[in-house]
Amino acid sequence: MNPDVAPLLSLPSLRRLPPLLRRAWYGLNQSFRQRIAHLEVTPDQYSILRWLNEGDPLGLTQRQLTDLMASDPNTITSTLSRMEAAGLVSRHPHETDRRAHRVRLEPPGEGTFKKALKIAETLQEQLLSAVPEERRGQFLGDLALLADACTAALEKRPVRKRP
Amino acid sequence: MNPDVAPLLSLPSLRRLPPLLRRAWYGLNQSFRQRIAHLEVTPDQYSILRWLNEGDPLGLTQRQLTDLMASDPNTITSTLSRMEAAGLVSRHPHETDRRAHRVRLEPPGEGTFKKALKIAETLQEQLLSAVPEERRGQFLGDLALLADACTAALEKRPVRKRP
DNA sequence: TCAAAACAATACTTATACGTATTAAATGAA
DNA sequence: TTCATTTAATACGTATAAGTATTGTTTTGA
Repeated sequence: MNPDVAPLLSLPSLRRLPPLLRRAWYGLNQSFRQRIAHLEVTPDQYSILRWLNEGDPLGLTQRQLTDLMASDPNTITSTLSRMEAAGLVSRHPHETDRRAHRVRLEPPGEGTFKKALKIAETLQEQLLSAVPEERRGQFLGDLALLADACTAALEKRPVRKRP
Repeated sequence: MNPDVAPLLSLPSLRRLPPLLRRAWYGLNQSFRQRIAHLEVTPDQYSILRWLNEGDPLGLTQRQLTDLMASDPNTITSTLSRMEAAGLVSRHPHETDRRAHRVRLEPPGEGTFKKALKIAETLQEQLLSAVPEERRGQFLGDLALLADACTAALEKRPVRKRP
């Protein structure tokens, strides 16, 4: 830690939820980005690969990916466009819903995913070891409770009236 | 939760650190954004206002803000430019280091901060109540341990010794 | 049955994240 | 002192976050 900011961090802010969550998430994300940079994917793209790998072999719709990623349809659309251009995934018409697309993992995406997965598992283990082993399960459980509360605090998608 | 994704969430991914942290942070950030939108500031801008309010009355340098925010010098520069244009903060030459700028809170920034602070406190209390009260302190402590580990996992920028 | 409402995806816009490179100033070692 | 190395801030480029608006499609409800 930079000694110039250490004195400021001894304030009660050390116990405040938002700075802690921010620091944990940004640190995790950035560490992972540095470790997978040579695979030419970003952390967000890896997350998409992971959900696709675990989900329906027929492929997930962009709406499902949006919800799984706790993200936004716009972001998913543009990220998928880059991933499609890179040959990691492909988009196909949905069998029953002509509004929707099915996104499928392509072989290069699967290869990249498998390499990144090992890196992700190693990093997660390393980071989680900071929490004493006997409290790790409880900690993840409480984090899940918090994540649910954070999701619930979001306003629902706004509704438009058509003229 | 979208019923289309609920089955996918019953996989072990529910216990995985990165999706949990992502969901918690994005949900918190987005909930806060919705609640302070009428104040015309973003969550990141509020964080800067908070650090400035708690820090040296002479003002913090952009480097200090960068470290406190666990962010990046480029991001801080452009965010501060917008905040300066909006009259929330001002930049002044540093007394001893002519490379550095001191960023100071301006009265409009202080006014906005005070209004947003109440909203932030209410939201934080609401979200934290999802964790049983007897475990809340332990949870925040473990989250701090994790945040430290995430910071430590970053490739380090060499740190200058104390002046 | 049919018009209103809801939904999936996307375009456009602004803000943030972060890598690389640059400039000016401060620092440290010879 | 000299000069290579760091450092603070910034410019520039790409990726992601999220709001608004639009188009086409599906579902709902009177």
